[in-house]
Amino acid sequence: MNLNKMQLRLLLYLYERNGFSNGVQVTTPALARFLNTSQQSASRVMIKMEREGFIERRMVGRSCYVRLTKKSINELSELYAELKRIIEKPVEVVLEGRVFSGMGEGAYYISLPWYRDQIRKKLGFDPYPGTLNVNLLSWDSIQNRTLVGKYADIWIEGFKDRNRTYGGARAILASFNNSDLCAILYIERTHYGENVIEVISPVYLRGKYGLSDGDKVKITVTLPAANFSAAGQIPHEDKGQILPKT
Amino acid sequence: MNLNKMQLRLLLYLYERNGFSNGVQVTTPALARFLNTSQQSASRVMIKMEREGFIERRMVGRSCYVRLTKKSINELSELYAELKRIIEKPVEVVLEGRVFSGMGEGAYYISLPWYRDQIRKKLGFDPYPGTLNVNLLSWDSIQNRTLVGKYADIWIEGFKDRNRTYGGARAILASFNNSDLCAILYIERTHYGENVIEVISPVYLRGKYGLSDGDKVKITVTLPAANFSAAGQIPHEDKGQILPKT
DNA sequence: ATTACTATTTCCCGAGTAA
DNA sequence: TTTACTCGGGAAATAGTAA
Repeated sequence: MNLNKMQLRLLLYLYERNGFSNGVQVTTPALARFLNTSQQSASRVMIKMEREGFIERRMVGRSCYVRLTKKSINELSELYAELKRIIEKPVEVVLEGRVFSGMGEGAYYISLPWYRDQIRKKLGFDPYPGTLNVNLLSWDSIQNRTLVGKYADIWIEGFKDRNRTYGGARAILASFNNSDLCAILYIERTHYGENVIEVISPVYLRGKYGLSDGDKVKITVTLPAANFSAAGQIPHEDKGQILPKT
Repeated sequence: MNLNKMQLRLLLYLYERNGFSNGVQVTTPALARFLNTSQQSASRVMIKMEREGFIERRMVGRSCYVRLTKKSINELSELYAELKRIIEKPVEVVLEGRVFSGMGEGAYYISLPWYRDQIRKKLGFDPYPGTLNVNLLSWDSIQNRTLVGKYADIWIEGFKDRNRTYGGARAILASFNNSDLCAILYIERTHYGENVIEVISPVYLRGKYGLSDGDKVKITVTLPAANFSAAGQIPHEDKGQILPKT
């Protein structure tokens, strides 16, 4: 793309008015208003674009009709295709941190049939009975934990028995060290802070990777790009906390 | 959009490398190569974009890591949405010309059950037995006849009886004088030139509009935009003639 | 290697104005 | 009314160079 801002906006102005199939009546003052510039600049831009073969002008009486050429159509299509490719590409989000030991409650909860069955049904794998706790290392990863939290939309329901309440969680599928399937759990009423994620997987990750406390691990989540772009426009900035069930 | 070409390309460079979720390691010489500019300009662009809140830079050792801010994401989403709206908008193509009388063969052909039944089935209306011949007025309209011909993909098959062969045609739905449903026929082996279209309609257009030879009429075709953009890239330019059946 | 300052040049914008 | 020229000021790009 070798067009500057005004040249591009001129082509869009004409394109929007079907300027490739019908001449568009354009005056330099009107174009100048649209481009937020002076009449002189509008005139200059059209002269240049005509010389370079992007538009054709025809004077009919005192009116000027402008058409887009194939060159313009190709230019616009190309720019659009490039933007589309970049913006609609799925987004890889990386969470890096160090393994640490919890109190072992993870294993207890995951092995409860209520949770285990939901995980098998909703996440598609039979979880190893235990969670891997990861202390996020960098500011980037902590930010990304919040971002990913907005897309964790697989609900694991809580339940009650005569003694107590068992909380719910949201989950999202991810990749562990770029090779193993896993899921990140956003647990309701967790006692960990915003710098911690809890990971479950069909395999015993500590065993498979020989992990000890303090070892570095990497969890990668792939988000669909279209939704991600929209996420930039979420008006109310929740800080990644577990959303209340409604 | 208030970014110039370089600023936009910087954002795309970072976006493509997941620069919103992870810092991207950037050096000014590498960026300069990507932007087709000097190292100094690359440096200046980053300084400016950082000051204006589009990017955040962090020095780690001698490496520089760059992240996109929300402001950038919004900017890119906005530009993309605008382009999408303009480029994916359906395209109105106008054909203007003057009515003239043919030899009356149109009425004969359209009233043949073979053709009439196909038109009812494939175009969705029962045609008035006759075609309206339109002599296209302007160079624009003649060009547009060719363009529309590429999208006329409703096949009306020909047939043979013991005496002769009856040719086929391609058709496309259109709007007559911005109000009546009609179709343009691209007739195989027509004896008219490239400046003529033949129009059929469920109503008697000459009667309804009180048309005499020489009166001006307007036929509008709506093309899907996405295909249209691609049409600019058809490598071999056929001149709008009827394609042979394969 | 880098980044980024200063100086010079080049380019672009808009006022004035002619046709 | 138009379009589009010249010209002066200012922004932006590159070259040279320091750190």
